[in-house]
Amino acid sequence: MRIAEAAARCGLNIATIRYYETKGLIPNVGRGSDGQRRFSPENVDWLTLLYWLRETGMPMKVMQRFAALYAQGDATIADRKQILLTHSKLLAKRRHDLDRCEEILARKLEIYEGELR
Amino acid sequence: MRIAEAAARCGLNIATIRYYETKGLIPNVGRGSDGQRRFSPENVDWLTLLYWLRETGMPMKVMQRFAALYAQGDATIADRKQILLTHSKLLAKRRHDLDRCEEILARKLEIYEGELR
DNA sequence: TTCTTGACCTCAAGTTACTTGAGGCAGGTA
DNA sequence: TACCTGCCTCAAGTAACTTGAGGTCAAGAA
Repeated sequence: MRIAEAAARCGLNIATIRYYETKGLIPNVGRGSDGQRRFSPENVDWLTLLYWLRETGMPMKVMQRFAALYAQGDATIADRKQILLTHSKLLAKRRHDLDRCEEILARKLEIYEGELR
Repeated sequence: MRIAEAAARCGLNIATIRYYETKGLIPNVGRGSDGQRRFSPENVDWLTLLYWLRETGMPMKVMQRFAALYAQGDATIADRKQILLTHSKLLAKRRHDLDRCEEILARKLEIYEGELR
């Protein structure tokens, strides 16, 4: 499929996909005889994973390392697993931050209620 | 107190605090006779709130609006409340994203397990 | 067949939200 | 007196995109 469809499926926008490709984040993107990018279903799965990693705060350098490992094939699975486990810990931290912030907002809103009445 | 202590208390770093002040995000920061900033406990509470809002993804433009309202005093409490309620919805969305990403990571990790054995 | 439209391309510049570095003053200590 | 620390401003650098200019190419309308 072409870039518009890939973008619609993975959640990233077209410009971001092109940008990610220049940064080496998307291994094995093909080109048609017209010079335009062609994305396989595997490419789209990969992009979808990147979308969620980015959305939850993985830095680009880590994604770059992750992509480089992915490009090297099955021998790197243990390393990739480690990266995802580390990211999992980040998710836990973010969840904790959300909790803390929600607490603070609730307290603040309560105070506002008091001042409004 | 001076900027180093304020930074230690609110979680923002010194350069960020100065930057926020130039952007109008911190109303009523005093200066000593030496020209250095002096932060009141109220300033620090405000900075701490900004810290958590930023940490959970509030864009600077919104913080700017929020700060401008805060600077105008009690008449703007209803508007500020609205901003925090909106942010609360963003928190819920982020939590949902974390859930989704965790699901995806779990699935991916399971596949890796399969390939490793 | 020529014209237009739409989707794609590259490359350069702009944007957001900081971060880092250069150069300088002011007050306290050795 | 010389230095160190903590603060100051202003300019430039960075990350991760986003937008805009200018161009190609294939397919359908006139």
